[in-house]
Amino acid sequence: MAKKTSPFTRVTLQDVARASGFSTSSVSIVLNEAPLSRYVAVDTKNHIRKTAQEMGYHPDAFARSLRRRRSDTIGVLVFDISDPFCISLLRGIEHALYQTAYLPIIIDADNRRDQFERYLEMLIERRVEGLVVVANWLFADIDPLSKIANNIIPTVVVGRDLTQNLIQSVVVDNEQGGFLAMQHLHALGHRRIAVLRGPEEMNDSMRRWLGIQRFASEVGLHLEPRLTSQLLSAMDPESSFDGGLNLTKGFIETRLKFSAILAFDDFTALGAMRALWKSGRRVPEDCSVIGFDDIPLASVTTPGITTIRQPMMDMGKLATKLVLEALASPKVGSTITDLLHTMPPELVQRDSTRKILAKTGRGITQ
Amino acid sequence: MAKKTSPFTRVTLQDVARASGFSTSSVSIVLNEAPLSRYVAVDTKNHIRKTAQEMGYHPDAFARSLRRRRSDTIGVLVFDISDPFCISLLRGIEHALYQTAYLPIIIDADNRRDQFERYLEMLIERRVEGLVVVANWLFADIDPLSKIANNIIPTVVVGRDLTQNLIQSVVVDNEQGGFLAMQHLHALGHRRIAVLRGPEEMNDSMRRWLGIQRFASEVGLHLEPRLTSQLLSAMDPESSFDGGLNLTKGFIETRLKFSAILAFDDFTALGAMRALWKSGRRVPEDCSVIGFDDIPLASVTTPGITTIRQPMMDMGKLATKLVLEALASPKVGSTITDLLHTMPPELVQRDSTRKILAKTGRGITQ
DNA sequence: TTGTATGCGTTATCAC
DNA sequence: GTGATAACGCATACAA
Repeated sequence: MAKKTSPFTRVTLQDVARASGFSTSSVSIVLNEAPLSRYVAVDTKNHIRKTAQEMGYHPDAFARSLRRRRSDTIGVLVFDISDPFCISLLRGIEHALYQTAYLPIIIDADNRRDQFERYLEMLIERRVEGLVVVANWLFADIDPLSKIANNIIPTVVVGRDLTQNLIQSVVVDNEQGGFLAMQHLHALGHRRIAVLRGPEEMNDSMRRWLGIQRFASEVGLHLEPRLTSQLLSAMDPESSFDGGLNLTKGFIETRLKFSAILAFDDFTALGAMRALWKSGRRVPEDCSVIGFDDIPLASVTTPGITTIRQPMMDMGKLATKLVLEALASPKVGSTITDLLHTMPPELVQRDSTRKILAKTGRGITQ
Repeated sequence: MAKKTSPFTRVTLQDVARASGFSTSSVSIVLNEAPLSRYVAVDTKNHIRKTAQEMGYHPDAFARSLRRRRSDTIGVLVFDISDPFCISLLRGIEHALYQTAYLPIIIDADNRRDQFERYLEMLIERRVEGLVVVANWLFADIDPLSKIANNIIPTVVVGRDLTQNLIQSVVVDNEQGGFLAMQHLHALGHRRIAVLRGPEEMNDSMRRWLGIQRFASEVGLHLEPRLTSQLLSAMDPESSFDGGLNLTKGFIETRLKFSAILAFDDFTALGAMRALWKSGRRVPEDCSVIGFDDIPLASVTTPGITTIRQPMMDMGKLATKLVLEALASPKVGSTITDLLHTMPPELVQRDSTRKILAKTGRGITQ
């Protein structure tokens, strides 16, 4: 019964013009409420609007963008959307965009480099006016980004420091985060603290470790090397669960005493908690665990995970704001300074950490 | 130093033509590897490709789509991307699309109805050729979808049964899922089982409950009404954590015995576990808990959550396949039968359920 | 083998 | 107040 089903066999401006008995220009002017529509007779306007409505007219975004020379679109390229970390970021981006005329186009690279490049290209061809890249996890070498995107499209990376590639970056203050985590455990009386560091290749990892060391040296705390392990580099965020699990098992096997574990991120913390549980230890009674990120699930596990929160919403918002600003003021040779934007982390206390019971930081051993 | 920064001030086919000394058509033919390019001299081809490369030519998707009358795009409208349930679905969709010429455009309605409608319109204007709607959570009334999308664009909904609106739907067999969950608990020896039902408005909720009842009556198991509660309808998935928490608290306050809880979904299960923990009960030693969905975090909590898995990847793939099929064979009056596509759920055993210790299904009370 | 001309659906500039 | 008409960048039928 219905006609052709193709999305393209559809009513155009011309059709509306013919049907309404006016010219395409008049129809266009009216439907867009262009300045000139002020001079169009009210009856005409109503008539045109009505026929357009009745015919189910939808402007063709392609034709429009081609003509207007703008897409009203911001590309959001996510490296791995399965990382819970991303979601709040996305929400922040969306919120920042909601009030504007721009629409986000979200693309997930599915943790694959080739996809990432392909989609990046695709976004450029779609003439996105700005680009927010959510680069949560590893991808060491982002040539495509620095080569293609920058100097063509205002681009901001969030979740990773790419200022070396001269790309504006929004990141949490990782060093401060490490510092806070350590400070929290220390304040609870913990002295024998095991540390699960992030993979070597990650910049985040190093900076958090610096913060940890800084606090330790400030209070004269000894960090036992045998209770400090480093996650292997891996290709996806969830693998740090296994990492946390296995490395914690290793800690336990040393039979060294420790009363707390400082984990690289929340997944690592989850892995650590699993390992402790398997060995018959309870969290937080026998061992405290602190994570990093504050991914959504950190609040719904039992016990809830104490963690260092990255203000992901705000990071997403800021990144978007920066893109919008660049769009508004197309100054060309933007200063290379103030390329890095750092946001403060925040301690979120839940139930996975608690005051140590015994006196001098005595912890568990087996 | 750089020229203008607008994404639109960029090298066009004409530019390449001029620079290479050939006509736009030759350049177009060569760059698209059109059939006619067979007859183009190799030297010409190389020359054109080289100059295009050097000039950093990227075809304009708008102009191209306008001309070709197709967008090569599938719209993916997600009602609430913060629901972990969505992510695997998205991955399934992406995978099904990867081998094709279509690109997914993901849009998140942020759990808001107005956004949903706005974005739906936007996708239509962008001339998406097909539409996959990820309708995980409540939104009772999807007029916009049934009115606009269907009969214009091949549309498939996944995660919710909208066949009443004559929209193809892909859902898990909820009744079978409820049945399996009950069967599992029963097989472990549980007889006093508390049930946390989903919100009344959700179709899923009712069907799972039917499955639960079916199993119960098959084995002659009594379901104590005071140990059966229903989540309030709510606007987002994570609220079921609080629901599970509070309703379980209620169960405990009845002082009735129960040895297991069957939760509506994994978040509800998480809430139940928290409530049990707060009252000093351990999972699974004192009470077993089974969830539904198998969201990613179900495997990383401690204990891991036994749950009924929805094959989300496959559901996403199937939904996409259906859209692609509709696209390939534009038969108009598709049969109203076979609108509903049901996928089998699967029991995933982890550590939150275990064999009951005491003899006759004796459970805990306090 | 390569070039010319036309139109996709819009918007914007001008003329009536 | 309204209507012709020319682009936007590309792909293609047709001419050379």
